[in-house]
Amino acid sequence: MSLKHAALGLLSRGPASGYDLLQTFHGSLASVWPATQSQLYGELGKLAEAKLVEVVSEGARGRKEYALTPAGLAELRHWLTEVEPTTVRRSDMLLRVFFLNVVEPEDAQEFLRRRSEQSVTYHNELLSIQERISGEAGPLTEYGRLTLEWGLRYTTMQREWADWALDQLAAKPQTETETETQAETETQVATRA
Amino acid sequence: MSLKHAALGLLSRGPASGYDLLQTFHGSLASVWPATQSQLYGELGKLAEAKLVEVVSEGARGRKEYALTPAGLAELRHWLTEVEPTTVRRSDMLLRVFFLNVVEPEDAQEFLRRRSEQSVTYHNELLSIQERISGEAGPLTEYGRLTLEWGLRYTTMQREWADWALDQLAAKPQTETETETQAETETQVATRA
DNA sequence: ACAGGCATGTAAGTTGTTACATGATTAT
DNA sequence: ATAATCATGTAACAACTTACATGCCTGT
Repeated sequence: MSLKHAALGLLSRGPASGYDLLQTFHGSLASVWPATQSQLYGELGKLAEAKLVEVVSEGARGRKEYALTPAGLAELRHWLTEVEPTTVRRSDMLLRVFFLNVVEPEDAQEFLRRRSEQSVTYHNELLSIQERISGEAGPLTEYGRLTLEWGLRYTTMQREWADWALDQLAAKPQTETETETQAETETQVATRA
Repeated sequence: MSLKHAALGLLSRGPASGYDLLQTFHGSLASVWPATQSQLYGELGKLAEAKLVEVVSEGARGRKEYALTPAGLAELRHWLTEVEPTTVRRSDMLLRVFFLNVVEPEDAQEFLRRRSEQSVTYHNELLSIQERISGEAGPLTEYGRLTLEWGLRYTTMQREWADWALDQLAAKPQTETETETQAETETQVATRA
């Protein structure tokens, strides 16, 4: 249900068209709540029908400018303060870690090394974004800075974790690849169930 | 596409029924890649049709035991080593932070305080899980421990971030709520675009 | 007898992705 | 002219959620 609230949130900053909002979804919201064009136009239609937003003007090329209605603002505030954020987060990265015993130890190490490198890369990208917006003031970017800091801390954490995990693997190097012998694997599962 | 690989991964530990796998999805995989019963049975059907798994025995109450085929193991290894994990992660928590200027500063603070508390709670849950499995040996849980450590570091990071963010808000306490005056908000957006 | 756990399946609805399709306006 | 950008819409499909539906087996 959050694309809805992302759209309401962006419109709380002032009227905008679907096309305008899309730039933001591909820009500053890209790593928080990305959306496709197809999805957004559909959602704006539903929001208009529900009277949470309304078309305030129609411009060239069929451009429709939407604005938040009082009901929309109320819904946004309700969501912000009274609806608990989701806690569970799917991660296909961690899912892979779960099954890393299926591949050769060298491949597992390679996997973790790439996670470490990738975290550094992404961290640096965030740093350059931070540098770019450091000059811009304004209370609207105020809270945006908090999400950026979250990203910086997240990528740092992940790099440290990946490096730590590599150490762990190095500490016990003689664990041979599992599932080489299916029979043995089965009994191990039995004891865990 | 990852429910597929989660199922293949679990079956790499030995044959199991849909019901068996479901316990794991609700248990140790619950915070990494949860799945519902409905979804899982459907997926197992598809995997069987694609010859990545096969029914190896049928037991009481219509129980069907599935096992990984060689093709299934190959697909699992391919996914583990050659397919890049997804980097973007939707977070309705961070999405809320983005729009926190819409509510009163006290509500924003309350929001962050709850994130801090929740991180502590979840961290402690992970600690008790860690304590519970600390006795159990076996290379199968080896990599599972890495995901647990990730969770511990993640919850620590989030608590520290939330506390830091609260400090930031305290540092500049006189920022009044935005969107009180729509007109003003609009001009601010214009300068950002 | 009956409660609780075992075991599977289907249907309806929402959300999200990719691709197709169309056309207007602006700047070079 | 024509390329880039502006601007919206639709169709098909995949992934996920909630609810409905059924029935068997085991222990008390």
